Amino acid sequence: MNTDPYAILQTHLQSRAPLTTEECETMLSRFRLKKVKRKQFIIQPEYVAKYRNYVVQGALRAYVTDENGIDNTIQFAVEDWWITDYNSYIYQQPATMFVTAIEDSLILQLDFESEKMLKAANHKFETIFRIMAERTAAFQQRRIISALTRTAKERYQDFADRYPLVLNRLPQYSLASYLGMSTEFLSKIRNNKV
Amino acid sequence: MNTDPYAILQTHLQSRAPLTTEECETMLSRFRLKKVKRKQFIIQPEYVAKYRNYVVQGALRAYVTDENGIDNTIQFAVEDWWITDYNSYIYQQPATMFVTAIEDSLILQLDFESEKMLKAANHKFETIFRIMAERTAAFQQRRIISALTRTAKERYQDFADRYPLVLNRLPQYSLASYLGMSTEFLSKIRNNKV
DNA sequence: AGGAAAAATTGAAGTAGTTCAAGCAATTTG
DNA sequence: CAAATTGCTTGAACTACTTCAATTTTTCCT
Repeated sequence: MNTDPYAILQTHLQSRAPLTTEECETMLSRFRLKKVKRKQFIIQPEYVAKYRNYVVQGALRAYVTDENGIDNTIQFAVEDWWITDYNSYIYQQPATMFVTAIEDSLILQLDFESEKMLKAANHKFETIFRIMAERTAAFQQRRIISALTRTAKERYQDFADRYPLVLNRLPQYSLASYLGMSTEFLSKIRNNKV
Repeated sequence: MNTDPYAILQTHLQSRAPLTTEECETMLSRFRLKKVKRKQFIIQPEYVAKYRNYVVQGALRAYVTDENGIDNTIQFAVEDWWITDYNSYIYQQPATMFVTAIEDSLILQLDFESEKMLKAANHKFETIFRIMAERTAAFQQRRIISALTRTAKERYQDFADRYPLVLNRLPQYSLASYLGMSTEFLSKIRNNKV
């Protein structure tokens, strides 16, 4: 099993559209490797999200802070997932989110200008980003349905069933806010106190 | 002002990527015009969503039904918007949603196989669908943030501010479920009984 | 390893929003 | 136009979940 970060990303990209060796080279050369320490921020409100981030190793979370200073987790990302402030990145406008590392992590960053260039240069690259966007949209639609139709307990159970291994890597308070409930209530669900 | 449905769609597509006359022709020829009567369904659970639908005239809504038989509105679409069961369409799997007309409507339908062919045939077409998917994802992320961080009253106010003209075209019960509250509670918000 | 900080747990009190039920208004359809 | 259906309103009772506060457990850091 290969542990070279670029080789891992290459496999990921190849699964979306088959690339020649040269194409792979072109694409991968635009990504830069970055180590992120636990609690370090890679995106902060008011700054434009310059990068789309592929997680090679580790775990990160994106959250917004409401007027009461409460964190609300919008997204998690572990190995083989992507994370950014999507609205900020796509439209290159100031972010509203924080993105921070839950664990020491290793990520591959693609900057917006390079992405733009890649999309324009090669139909296959465009296809890769199109597929990524479609899957993001489909995923989020499922999440919206879950938020609208399920109880707190059901939302937790669904998450636990779908991502059993991710579960124990996430601080409870961050999972609670991701699932739209308080950390106390999630604790009670987990310990059958409801 | 041109009222030819295909001309309207053409303007919409051109705003995403400039197309030659011939390219327009190729793309538009794949859409078929369909009239939908109020209350008529264009997508139903268990059947695969065969089409992506562009609204030329009218209004439609997508909803799921939970185990108690309650409607939960997932999406609205009026003029110049798109609607489908996104998960069903993208993955060509059985739908979980109903999509139905709120008003007598006129839509342009693109079937999945044609879309696939168009994406493969021309880089520009791929770009158009990539942009659509990106915007869908960005829109849905904003909606998730709103659901997690705002009160029922704030969610209603945000919607009313952003879509003042759409507001009076939607049945209240459907807007209530879109915003994640009961129709009674939305009624009270509107009449300042909270 | 040990002290400090962060996170999780628990119960009690509170509340944002739901459910129910009944009446009223508006719209649709024959 | 009348009758029926559908949608909206209102208040009262309820509940799923939050907030608060105190304690315990776990993790972090040198």
